[in-house]
Amino acid sequence: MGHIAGSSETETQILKAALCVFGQKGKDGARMQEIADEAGINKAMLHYYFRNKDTLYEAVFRHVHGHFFSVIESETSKEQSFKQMLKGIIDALLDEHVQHPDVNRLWTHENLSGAHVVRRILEESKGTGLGSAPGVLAERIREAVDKGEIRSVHPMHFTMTLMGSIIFFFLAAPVFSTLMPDIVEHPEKVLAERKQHLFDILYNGLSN
Amino acid sequence: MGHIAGSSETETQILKAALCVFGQKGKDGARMQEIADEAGINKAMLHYYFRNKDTLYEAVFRHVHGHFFSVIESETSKEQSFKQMLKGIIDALLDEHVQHPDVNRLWTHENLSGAHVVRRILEESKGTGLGSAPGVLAERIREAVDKGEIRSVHPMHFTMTLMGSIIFFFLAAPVFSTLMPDIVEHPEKVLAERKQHLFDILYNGLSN
DNA sequence: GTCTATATCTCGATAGAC
DNA sequence: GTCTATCGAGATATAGAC
Repeated sequence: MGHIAGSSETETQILKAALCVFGQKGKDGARMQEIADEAGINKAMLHYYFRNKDTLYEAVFRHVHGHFFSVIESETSKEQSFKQMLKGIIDALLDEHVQHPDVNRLWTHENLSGAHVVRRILEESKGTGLGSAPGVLAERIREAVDKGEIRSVHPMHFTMTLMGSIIFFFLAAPVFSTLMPDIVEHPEKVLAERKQHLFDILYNGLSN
Repeated sequence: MGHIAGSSETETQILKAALCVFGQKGKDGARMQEIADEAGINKAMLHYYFRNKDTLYEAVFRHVHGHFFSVIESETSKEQSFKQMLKGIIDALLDEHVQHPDVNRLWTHENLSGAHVVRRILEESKGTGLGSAPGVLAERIREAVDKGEIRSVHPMHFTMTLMGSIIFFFLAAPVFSTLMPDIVEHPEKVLAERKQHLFDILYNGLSN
C-alpha cells in the first residue's frame, strides 16, 4: 500500500496494471509510463500512491503472491482422500495459471532475481499464513505414506516435482509450441490433456 | 559472432562474461558496463566485437542454447534400455544444470520475454540439429510404449513433465530454500536425493 | 488528488586519438 | 584492436500549479 489509509479505486487500478506490465516485462523491462497508460492515469500519480518503482513492485508482489498458495491451501484442507486431493490440486493449479498468467510470470521473474522480496515476506510470517501451504502439502503426503495410501516418497521433493511440472508447462510454452503446435491452436484440448497426463503419471508413480 | 572472421580470445572472454551477466540479470537488467568489467575489457570493445546489446545477447544465446539439448541428444542416441536412458537423462541434466546455472537462467529469461530469439534459431534449423532433441526423446518414448517397456503415455507431455521437474528445482531453489534449508546447507545431498526421487517417481509412473 | 513541465541521471552507443 | 571522452535517448522521479 502507499501512504493512503484505505485502498482507493485508483490504487486498485494501478496494482492491476502494474501486475500486467511487471508480469510481461519483468521489473527491469517494465516502464512506469506503460503502467500509467495501462491504468489510464498519469505517470506522476504512480509516485504519489507508491513512492517509487521498487515500492510499487513490492506492493504488487505482496498483493498476489498468495494466489497459487491459496489454491494449495484450499485443496489440502478439504476432507478427502489423497487421490482426490492430488487430482484437485493439479486441476485447480492449472486452471489458476490459465486465468492468471501474469502472476506465474511475476513469480518466475522474482525467483530469477534472487527472490529477495518473497523471502522477506516469507520470513515475516514464519510458518504461518499462505506461505506455509507447501509445508502443509508435504505434511499431507507424509500422512498418506503412513496410512499406506501411497508408497514412500520424499514429501518436499514430490511437492517440487508437482509444482514444477505444472508451472514449467506455461513457462516453456513459447518454445514447446514450435514442437507442439496444438499448444496455440487448441489450447483447451492441450490443457485437458495436461491435467489428465499429470494425474496419471504422478498418481501411478505414487502407487504401490 | 561479430564481424571478425575467427573467434579471438577476447571474443570468447566477452561471450563468457555476457553469459554470466545476462544469466544473472536478464537482458533488460544486464549492463554493458558490468559485462565489460567481468570480461576485463572496455565498454567500447563490446560494441567493436558485437554491434550492440541485442546482437551480443543473440550471440550469447546461440553460443549456449544447445547445452541441455545436447545432453538429451547424447542420452537418446545411446544403445540402452528405456529405463537406463531415463536414468541417464535425469542424472546428466541435473549435473549439467549444476555446472551451468547461467545457461538455465538465460533460457528462462528468454522464455519469459517471448522466446523470440530461440524460435528464430529453431526455425532456421527446422527439425534438424540439437533443436530436435525433445522430438527425438518423444520418439524414444513412443517406441518404448510400442515395445511394451512402459505403459501408454503422451510422449510430448511426458517430455515436458521430465524437463519441468528438473528445471523447476533450480529455478525455485531461492524460495524453496526457506522451506528446505538443506538446499543451501547440503546441496550435494539434496542433488543426490533429487536424482533418486525423480527417477523413482517417473519410472514408477511409467510402469505397468 | 490530478495534472504539466522539468530536473536528474543512467545507460547504450559513437567519435576519434593512439 | 584498444582506449578516453562524450553525446543523446529515454527513464525515474520531483516541483509546483490547479
